[in-house]
Amino acid sequence: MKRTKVKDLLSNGEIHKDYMIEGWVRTHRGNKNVHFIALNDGSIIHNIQIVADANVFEEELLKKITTGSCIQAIGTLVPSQGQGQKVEIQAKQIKIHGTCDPETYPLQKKGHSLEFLRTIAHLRPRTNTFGAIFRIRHHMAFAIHHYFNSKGFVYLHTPIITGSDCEGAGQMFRVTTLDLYNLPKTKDGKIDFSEDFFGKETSLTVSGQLEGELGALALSEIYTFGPTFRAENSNTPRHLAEFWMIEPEMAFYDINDNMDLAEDFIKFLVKYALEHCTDDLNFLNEMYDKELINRLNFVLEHPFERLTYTEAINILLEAKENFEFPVFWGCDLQSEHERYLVEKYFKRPVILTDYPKEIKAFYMKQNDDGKTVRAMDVLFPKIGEIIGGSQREDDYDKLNNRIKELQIPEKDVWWYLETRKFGTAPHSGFGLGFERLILFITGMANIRDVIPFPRTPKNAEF
RNA sequence: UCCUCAGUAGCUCAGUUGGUUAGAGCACCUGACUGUUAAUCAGGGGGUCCCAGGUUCAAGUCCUGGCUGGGGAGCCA
Repeated sequence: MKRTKVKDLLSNGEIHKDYMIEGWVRTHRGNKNVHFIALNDGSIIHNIQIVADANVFEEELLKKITTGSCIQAIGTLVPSQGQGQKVEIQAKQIKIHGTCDPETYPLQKKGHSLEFLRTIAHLRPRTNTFGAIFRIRHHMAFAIHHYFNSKGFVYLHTPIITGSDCEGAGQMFRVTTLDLYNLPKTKDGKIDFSEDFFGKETSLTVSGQLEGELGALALSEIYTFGPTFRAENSNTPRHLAEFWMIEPEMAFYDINDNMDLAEDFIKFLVKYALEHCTDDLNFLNEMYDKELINRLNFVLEHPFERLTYTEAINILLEAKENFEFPVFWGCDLQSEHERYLVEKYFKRPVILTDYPKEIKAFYMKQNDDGKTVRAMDVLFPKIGEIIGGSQREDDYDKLNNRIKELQIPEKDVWWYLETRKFGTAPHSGFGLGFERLILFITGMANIRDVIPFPRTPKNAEF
């Protein structure tokens, strides 16, 4: 007999028909006559209840069915006599795939703290919470590909190992095969990277954007979706050393097209989650954040507020609020400032544009005022900056001058500059932190709880 | 990296001005119960009080250093 997933059984199962199910035992209780086993196979948040007649099954077998054990059951789907569920499986055969010592198994029927579950990341997918989160994460990844594919974007694979450090997005992890205990040295005593695997210094990528632009300037619209790495010593609930990023890059898009895409994209994902992850979202809404679903609907129903950096500074200057960091034109906005705009002033997602060029990256398109660039940051309640992007500088001379001003070595960016020499085009793009999106969608508070195996300073377990 | 709080049973925590044999709830085990829903009831086992020093007649408790975790900030996505 073929296995039926619990999800399919609960949605399409026929009463009085026999099914075979397999999964992990959540709870098992019973008396002299009858035993109840709640089984979960991860296909859906709900369990199926297996009813085992104590006169049919050996006591030795029933004893081995403990929380966490893995079993296969064959039985008849019947209407439940109890209150908690509509249907249940009346067992005819039970086979134990794997026992689970209840004395040492760390997961118990009762709830655990998220902090404790982080220390057992190898087992936490078996909880309702992490089952829900990782199913939602999957659906969001799938929806991202679906969205861009339906718009004719090409999924471009940008390199994980990179030889350039010009994005300046943060400290990078080195990639090397050199013997760290016996490093080859040049005559002047420096490390001789010509002997390294690639013949030069290499690192893990902090962003696929620059390569993404190369793709856009040939394929028109591309997106990347892959892991990125930052060796920053950031100890916060919003940062990971290894995280996933989505970076669309579009030729012939100006900053307004870019904003339209960003807003439409996020709303598509929120809508997709509400439609495809209903059970899991209801669970998270009930257990962790009673405002979650309301907040998701709110984002869906309201346009994002769009304003310039300069307008935002004026609002902040007039705000009757004691900010820890002073506000002035040219300052980089602090979390407290962003939070004031999003959560207190506008009370909705905000897109800020036209930042001072000094606080933004070299590749952003310069405005005619000579002071600002066509940057756009999408700010969300609770999680802050969810998207950062810009129209890119497409003028060879302006880009080249900016690169020289910032003393970026030409050897790192010559190929990037060449696209502005050979058939340059107006183009734009943005980056979305995947885990920050999942934070928003799930209502979780700590980014370590929305990725299966978080990588953070001093922690690479599992 | 900075500020701040915490670390005691498998988990969540209590532990008084430093003082005898360190407690509770849950979990687990045993038993009872004719359909349970985080079942209920009775009983039982379970401790490197984060680590290393120090003060003291005496340290879970006080002091110093370290490690780990939470929250906030910075950097950022």
